[in-house]
Amino acid sequence: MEETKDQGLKLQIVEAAREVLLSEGYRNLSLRKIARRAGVSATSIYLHFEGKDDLVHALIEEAIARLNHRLEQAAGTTKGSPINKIEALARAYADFALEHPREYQVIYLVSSDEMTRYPKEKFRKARKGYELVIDVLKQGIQEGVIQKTKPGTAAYTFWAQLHGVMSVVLSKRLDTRINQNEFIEEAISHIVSGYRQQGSLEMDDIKEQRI
Amino acid sequence: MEETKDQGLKLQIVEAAREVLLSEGYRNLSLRKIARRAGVSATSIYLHFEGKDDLVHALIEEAIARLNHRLEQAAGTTKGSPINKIEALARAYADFALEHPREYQVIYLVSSDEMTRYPKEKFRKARKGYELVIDVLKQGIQEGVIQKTKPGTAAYTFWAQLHGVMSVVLSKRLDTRINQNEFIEEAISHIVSGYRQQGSLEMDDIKEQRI
DNA sequence: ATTACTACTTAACACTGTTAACCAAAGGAT
DNA sequence: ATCCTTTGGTTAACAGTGTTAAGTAGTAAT
Repeated sequence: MEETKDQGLKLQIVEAAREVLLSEGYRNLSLRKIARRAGVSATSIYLHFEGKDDLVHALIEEAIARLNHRLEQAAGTTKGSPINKIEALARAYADFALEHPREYQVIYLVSSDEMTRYPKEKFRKARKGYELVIDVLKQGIQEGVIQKTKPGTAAYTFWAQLHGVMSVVLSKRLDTRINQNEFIEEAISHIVSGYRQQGSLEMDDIKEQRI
Repeated sequence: MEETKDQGLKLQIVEAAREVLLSEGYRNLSLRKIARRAGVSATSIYLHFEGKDDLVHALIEEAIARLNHRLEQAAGTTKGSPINKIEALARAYADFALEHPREYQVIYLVSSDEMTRYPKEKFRKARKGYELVIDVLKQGIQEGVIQKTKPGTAAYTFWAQLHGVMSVVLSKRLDTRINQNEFIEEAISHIVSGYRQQGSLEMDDIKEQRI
């Protein structure tokens, strides 16, 4: 019953929790199930977490970290115009959501379910992806290819729009007549296009990389 | 215990359900609580609904209807350029979400919680707002002020982006340094700007109507 | 008058998050 | 060597959940 006893049960528990989440979905994520998988009693969870919400917050934190890692990777490998970079970030985001839907959805769980507010200190730690976009935006503004707006606010709207798009994709609310990948690509194109400085056309971004 | 016995309990139950939802939030929406408020036994709900999910679907349907009503209203009263109309729709959407956050959030519940799939026939009935945008987009394309894209897909991305924006606002994930209304206004501006035909500037839309 | 149906109820099941009470092992102090 | 306290876990129990099965009044039909 001991697979990962690093610094105690805590990690083992959140690992078990993630396993249950991925295999059974958030709806069937129960403390007893997690405990069983971790080879421990259900109430033991309360020795390491304040309650279920707290444990879920740990899951969220983890998921955000993974997403951010993915984004940093994309930002690092992409060279060229800020427009290109921002598109790469958007695609990385979309890909993560598509490949790990349940992990992605747990990130935005805090809102729809009225969970205990996600502690803002954890929030701060998780702002890496946000800052990535800010940097790219600043550079783009400097180069004159991106509209002159507050990068802080604009970065937020950027992620928010993307989230909305992936949210309707994952909830399968898309009209069956609409192709999913085409939809995502067009959404990304629109979002990026919304930040582009009017009149500064570049001919390498209306194309489709993904079919 | 009989306040609205129109065609039986069904309406009375969903009404009670909406009351509980609005006053206590989705998380505390339980069948027994609903039943108590409706002055009826908990199991009676199963005479009119397949289960809790089905009842929630009715709530969703209702919420969508209200939102659509609001959108139709906005579309009707706004005259002028398609750009103006599309902005008006966006604002109406945002206002609804701000004024009725719990009702709004229930609409997008289907995804985050892994609920029984929202039946697609109900879905079709609820597409009024979607079609409103399609019409405006078509007209805008014709007038040459909106990018030439498939209106069907574009309409979806439009709503998706808006949803994302309101989703992060309602989940209070916004950075405290960022003003909420300013954020919404800028997001709308970006979204609309993403559909605008490059080079066709109109000088009445970067302004702030809301402070 | 008896049957059948309708609209509802009560009882019960298996499960949930959470709290209280308990317990065994491990040191430390005397 | 014995007592005390702490640490890290346990089992038992509570109130509440969605859901199913069985039962029961009231009404309509024959």
